[in-house]
Amino acid sequence: MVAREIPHIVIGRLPLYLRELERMAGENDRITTSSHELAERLGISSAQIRKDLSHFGEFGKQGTGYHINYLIERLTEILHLTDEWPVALVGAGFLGHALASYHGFQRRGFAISCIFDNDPAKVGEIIDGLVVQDTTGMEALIQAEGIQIAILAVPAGVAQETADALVAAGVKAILSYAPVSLTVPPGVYLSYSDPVVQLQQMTYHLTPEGSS
Amino acid sequence: MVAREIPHIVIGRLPLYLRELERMAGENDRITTSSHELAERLGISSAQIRKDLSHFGEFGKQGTGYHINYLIERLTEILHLTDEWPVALVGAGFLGHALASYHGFQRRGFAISCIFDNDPAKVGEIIDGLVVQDTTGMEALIQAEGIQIAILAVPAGVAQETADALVAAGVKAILSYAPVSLTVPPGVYLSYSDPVVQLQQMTYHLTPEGSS
DNA sequence: CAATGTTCGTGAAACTTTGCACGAATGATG
DNA sequence: CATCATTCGTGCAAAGTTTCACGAACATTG
Repeated sequence: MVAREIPHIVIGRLPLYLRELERMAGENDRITTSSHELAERLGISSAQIRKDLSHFGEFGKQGTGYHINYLIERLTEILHLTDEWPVALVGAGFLGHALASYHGFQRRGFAISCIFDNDPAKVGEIIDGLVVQDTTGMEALIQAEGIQIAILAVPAGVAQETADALVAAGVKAILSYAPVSLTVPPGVYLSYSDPVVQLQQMTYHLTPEGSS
Repeated sequence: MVAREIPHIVIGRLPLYLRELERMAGENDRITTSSHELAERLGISSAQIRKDLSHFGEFGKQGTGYHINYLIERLTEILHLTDEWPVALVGAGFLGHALASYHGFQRRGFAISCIFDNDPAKVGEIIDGLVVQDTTGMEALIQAEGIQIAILAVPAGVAQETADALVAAGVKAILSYAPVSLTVPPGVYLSYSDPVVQLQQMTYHLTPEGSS
């Protein structure tokens, strides 16, 4: 079945499937896997995996399961990861440095291709082979390069205006590390990462007690 | 209504409400807000906010809305954020440095109280006033201090074994930046952050085109 | 080559989550 | 102090998501 409008929550799990499959592919002598094994390793139900994948086609074989490399290829296509995406990184503070130096992007479909900061002390600095550029030329450069993805690693106070500038430059997907809710026009995709929010979700379940 | 077993998805939104309320509290002359305003700023529906909050009590007043500071206090209690939580940080690479240097934890209920790494070159280094300790003594120290929360910023290859050690030391909540699925026993809470997974969720909606 | 075991894909059922819409409480206005 | 506007809390309906369970396909075994 190949109907339209796949549930967003399904899309959200595909990268996890892909990640685990790539891990499997790196293990010895692995050719196939099953929805059960994948489910076990991801901590979800096998039916969910089968149903999720069934939105896009029939990738498995009864009695055998899924061919790991074949499924990796299909997921790579579905998620539009066949070519490497250039990514603009905005903010060259500690977090920006960590992201720019992280070598896990390349292998999984992304490459940070430019870094911006508005602090003159940081402009000109070289991080992992890239020169930090001034924010002034950001819009023009992103537009010229046709960059569609940006990572926002700026302080909360300037996050919205920076996001606005990115959108104006043609960016269609933003991953924001700023601890603040942003507004973007329809057609622009937004994802957040705030460690404190994640910790606060967990403390609900914890009981503060016995410290020194 | 104060029934038991609040849906997990509801808990997940409370920190976002809290974050936005604290932002409002910092704005001039703000005393009250409404579910509509909060919803508008967070990009969700006002009914959802009212229903979420109603799981815990009646915090609003018809005609007026919610008293900002009062609601902040209630949410702070609900999420067990009245006292500061000590957090163990494992991994002193680029990301570990960024997290250790991030001053946004303290104000929102957390304090990184120790840093560990197994690399002799990093042990002894001082990051933001804390000495990086060898992983050897990690379990004993975490147990002695009664630390319940850890942030995992180690390579994927050692993430599971590190998580196991943390759990053995009594840690009950782990925020993992390692790009790999982890297994923890029941009663231990786990949250992930993998930028690549988030980017891959967005590229599904994008069309690769026009680059230089 | 029949019997047994494995595993997929999927319709239907069960469950969860969201949104609607309304009564009731409160505040503002003239 | 009556009218009007605002906003909460909530029962119910709608929408979305997960799980169950089964037929069919294939692999394995003796």
